[in-house]
Formats: sequence, structure tokens, C-alpha cells
Amino acid sequence: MKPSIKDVAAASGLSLATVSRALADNGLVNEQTRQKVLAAAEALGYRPNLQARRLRSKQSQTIGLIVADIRNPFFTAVSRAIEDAAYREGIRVLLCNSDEDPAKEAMYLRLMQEEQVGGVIFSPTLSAAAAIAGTTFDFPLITIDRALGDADCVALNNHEALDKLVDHLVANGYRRIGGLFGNTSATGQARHDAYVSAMHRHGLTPDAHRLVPTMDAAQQLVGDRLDAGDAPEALIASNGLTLLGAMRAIRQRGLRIPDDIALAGIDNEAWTELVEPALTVIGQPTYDIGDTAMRMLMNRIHEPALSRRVVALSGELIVRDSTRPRTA
Amino acid sequence: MKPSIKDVAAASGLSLATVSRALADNGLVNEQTRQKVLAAAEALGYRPNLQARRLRSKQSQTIGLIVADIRNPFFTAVSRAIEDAAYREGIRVLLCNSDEDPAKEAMYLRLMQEEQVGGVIFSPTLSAAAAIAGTTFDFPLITIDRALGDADCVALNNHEALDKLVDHLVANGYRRIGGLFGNTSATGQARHDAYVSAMHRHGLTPDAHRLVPTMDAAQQLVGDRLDAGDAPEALIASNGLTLLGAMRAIRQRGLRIPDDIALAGIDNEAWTELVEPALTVIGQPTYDIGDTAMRMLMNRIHEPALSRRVVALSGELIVRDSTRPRTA
DNA sequence: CTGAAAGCGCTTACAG
DNA sequence: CTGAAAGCGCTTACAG
Repeated sequence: MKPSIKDVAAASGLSLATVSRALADNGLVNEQTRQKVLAAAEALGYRPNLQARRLRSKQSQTIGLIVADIRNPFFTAVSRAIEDAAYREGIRVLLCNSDEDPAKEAMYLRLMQEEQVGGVIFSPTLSAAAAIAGTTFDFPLITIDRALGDADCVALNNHEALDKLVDHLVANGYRRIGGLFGNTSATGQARHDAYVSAMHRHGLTPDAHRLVPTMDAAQQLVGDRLDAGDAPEALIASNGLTLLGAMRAIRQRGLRIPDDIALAGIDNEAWTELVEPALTVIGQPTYDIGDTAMRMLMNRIHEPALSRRVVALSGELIVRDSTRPRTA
Repeated sequence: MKPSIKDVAAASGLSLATVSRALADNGLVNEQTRQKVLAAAEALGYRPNLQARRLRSKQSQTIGLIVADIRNPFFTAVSRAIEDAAYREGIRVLLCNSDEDPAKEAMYLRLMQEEQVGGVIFSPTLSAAAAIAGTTFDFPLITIDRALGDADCVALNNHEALDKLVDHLVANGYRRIGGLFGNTSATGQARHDAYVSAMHRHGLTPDAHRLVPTMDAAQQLVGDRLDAGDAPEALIASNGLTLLGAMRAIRQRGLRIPDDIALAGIDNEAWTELVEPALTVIGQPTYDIGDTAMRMLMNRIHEPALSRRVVALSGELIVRDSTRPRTA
């Protein structure tokens, strides 16, 4: 049988209480006593039972992380940052994929309550707000990438990002600039609005599409536009998948980037640099987003009364060949 | 305060035992009684405390997953498959990144014991074998991608994969075929050996390098070979990062693929299809690997006495332009 | 089918 | 600084 704290107590000739204190290293134990306990524990190969510790101490040392899909490079990078930070603090991370499915989101949020987590970091869908409106949680919630109710939030500065993109294209001589934005997340909405206002600032007419943010949908939509012969001079795609779909549609028709149509997007995924021509993008501070979310969560766990904070982190405009100055 | 099972018992006028049985839905409860309990629980907003349940029942309904780095697309895909399977079974997954660091591996393995997990899926480093040689765990261990001691293992059929790659290159007229293999994992070793035997089978002389499996190392090494003027006719890179490094070195020097040097690799990462020319690769059955690992783990949890099994899954040769038939 | 009681392994006031 | 005792919230033989 696995040795318990009781066995360590017996082996070291001390009481349960003392052994517990020595092992958890929380105060008030004679140094010699502590050494004796440690030696006995070592000899027995004692390992604490975290279930018992958590039940009794009411501290789970665990946080939840609910992302849309870990295979999305954005979330992969953010998750890694969160886990690094958690590791440093001795905290466990429960990772869940919601697949942008409100039912899964609700289920995982409920699970988090049952796990007695200290807090949750979450990338909610648009409909999450409605679904969890009534519910109140026992833990603080930090959202990443997208806002939700009155939860703290850390995300890309979308407004600034779209400004940079539109400014860059305009500076390079493009005027009819189209935009592709997701319709399942608040992010798509935010980027759309930022795009529209940036266009207006330049006295240009917005030409935006909201669509399901998948490669296929974007490829289809852009293809149709191209086939109909009313392609814009430049196109901005609001995330990695739609950017990829747009590029495929353009290539498929034998058109040249940027000569026939310029292309830019958000998310500096590895492939955007490797394709020909390389694509101009806004690189998100992914690691920083994860790290900041973790820091905000720790803060709020320790000081629940803090007022709500929304942190917008700046992205970096990475200029590549897909948006070279217009020659025509 | 959060309602406990006690509150539900009081509200429904039943005993703790009956409420527990009704809630956990394990046998022997009158249907009407069950309904009454469920209604009371619902009304109170009762949520079970999983810490207590696990402590008492000795079943954690949790497994551990220790991968080298979740940002590696191979592990990202495998993890997702494991999580999907776990979700279906109502099991939680504890995800950890070892960074190929034996100390972190040992730490996380110890943590898994403390968490009382039912089992662990693990991608061990080469040195893990030595580090955990003495230790014996309370749970079954399944390794993915790499073998370890007498643990069950599921991985790509490396032998077959290298055979396919070498056969393909030979069939397309290449004879001086070089190979780049990682030196930190058993996988690199296995692929190296498979490559050597495939070359011998064709009566060709192997020309293999073992190196730190990073982009920079591969770029440096391939660059040096090219500069020294003794480049092979074709090059096989044993994983995504070394493949990328090799391609960069070749491009940097203005050489053409495949005319000056053909290039092929393992891991069908998204970018390999998007670059110019697209790269020939072995696509790993990533989702299948994760799914199979999970199935094997469940099997072994239920039947610990099973003899060891090693599952080798076939990869798919995806032929693209980087290995077109040799013209010279 | 239901209930009273013991106990999972730990921590934490409370005395001393 | 150390120990005896209670209790975290649940499940599970054991009776009835």
C-alpha cells in the first residue's frame, strides 16, 4: 500500500500534526524534527495525496483554461505562456477545448466549479454571454482575445492593429481595400468596426464581409468576388484561416500578389513568412497575452474587489512582399 | 456557502447515503426518490465536490499527458485527439510540457502520482529511461512517438516511413541521399537506423548527420555542407524543424529545389504545402496516434496484466514538387 | 430500496 | 514547538 502521512508519523515517532507541518513547511517546527520527518518520508517513498490536501485546505492550486481549439496557433502559444507561468507558481492547469460550442463552454465552466479551481482563463464565443448571464461563479474569470460581461479581459489592441494595416495599405497606394471578418466571435466584430472606422478616417468606403471564419468559407467567398470581376485592390483577412483561404482563392485563379491584389492579415503564423510572396501581417503578442492573463488572474484571486480591467496589447505590423507599393 | 450533499439531504428529507446514490446514479434507488433528490439538488444549485469524491472513491477520473512542447504541431494534434477521447469518457486531462528536460519529466511524473491519476501518456526524452529506471509508478504509462523501458508504446512506423522516402527518391533518380536526424530522442535514432538500412538495401552509401533538432542547427549544418561544395543530390530531414532549417539554408544560397537539391521530410505541417516548391513529406497519423494511445491506456487501466504492446502506425507518403524526377 | 456509521488522507484551530 | 481531536465532502460496506 502507498504510505500515508500516518506511516511517516509512525516511522518518525511523531504526531500526524507535526508531520503535516514539517512536510507542508508551514511554520512552527523544530529544524531537527523537520529533518527527521523528511528523512522518514524519503525512506518510505511518501508522496502526499493532493485530493485530500485540497479537500481539507480548500485550496486547489489549480486553474482552468478554456480555449476554442488548441490547434489554433494563437491559442497554442497563449496556452504555453499560461502553463509556463503556472509552473513557476506551482499551479496546475486544466486545459479544455470548447470548439466554439456554447454547450461545451457551459459544461466546462460547470466542471471548473466542481474542481474548485482558483480561477479560469477563457476565450468565450459570442453566445457565451447569453448562456452564462444568469450564472455566477465561485472563481474569478479572465477572458482572452474576446470580452465577456464584466470579466477582466486581455486581448490584442484591435483598433490599433486595423489602423496600422489600413494606414500601411493606403500609404502604399491602395484605396479599394476589402475586409474579411469572422462572425462567431466578438473579435471579428471588434476588428470589423475598427476597419470601418479606419477606412472612414481616410475618406474611403469600407467593403467588409462577415463570414464563418474557416479556410473554406473564405476561399469560397473570395473566389466568388474574383470570379464576379469586382475584386478590391487589396484585402485584409482578420485571422489565419481566412487569410489562408483568401490566398488560395487568389492563387487558384492564377492572379499575382500584390500586382493583381494585395493581401494582408492578422496572426503571424509560421507559414505566412514561408509562402511566395510572404504575407504582411499583424503579429500578435501571444506569449505576452498568456503571461498577462495569468498575472491578472493571480491578482484578482488575491484581491477580488479590484475594479474590472481590460488590457489591450499592441500588435506588430510585419511588412512583407504581399503589400508592396502599388505600381499601376 | 456552497451547498453540500448534506444540504441536499436536508432539503429532500432523505439520508446522505441515498442522496449520494441518487446523484452518482449508481444503482439501487427508487425512481421517485431519485427525482426528488435531483429536484432538490437543482433547486439548491448543488455541485459535487470532486476533491472529496476522488479522495473517498480512489478514482480520480484523470489522466496525465506529458509532451515535449505543445507548440510542436505533432504534439498539438496528438493532444487534441487525446482530449477528445477523454472528453467522451468523462475523464480530465492534465497537460504538461517537459521541454525535453529530464528534470521536468521527473517532476511531472511525481506530480502525477500525487494527483492519483489513473494513467499517463508520455513522450519521453532519451535520458528519461535512465532517470526513471529505479522508479515504479502506481499507474500505467503509455509512451507516444518514442519508446521507454517496458511501457506500451504507439508511434509512427519509422522503418516503413524511411523506406517509403528512400524508395521514392531512388525511384526518381536520386542516389546520393543525405539524412538529418535528431539526437535528443529515441525517434531520431530509430529514423536514422531505418534510413541507413534502406540505403543499404539499395546498395547506396548512407550520409547521415545526427544533430540538435532545431531549425538553427539544421540551417547551419546544411549551409556548411552546401558551402563546402559537397551537397548530396537529395536530403531527408527527420522532423518539421530540421526540414525548415534545411530549406532556409538552401534558399539562402539561391539554390533551386529540386534541381540543385531535392528535399523531403517527416511531418506534414501546414507550411510544407504552402511553400514554393511544396515539400514531399511523410504525413503522420497524428490524430490516430492520440486516439490509439488513449484506447491503450484505458485497456491497461482495466486489465493491468496485459503483456506489453508496441503499436506502429503507418504514415502516408505525400509526394509534392520538391522531389520531382531528376533531370540531370 | 433506505439509513447510520465509518473512513478516505490530510490540515488546522486549540491546548499544552 | 508538539499533540489530540475535529472535520473537509463525499462513498461504501453493512444492516435492516
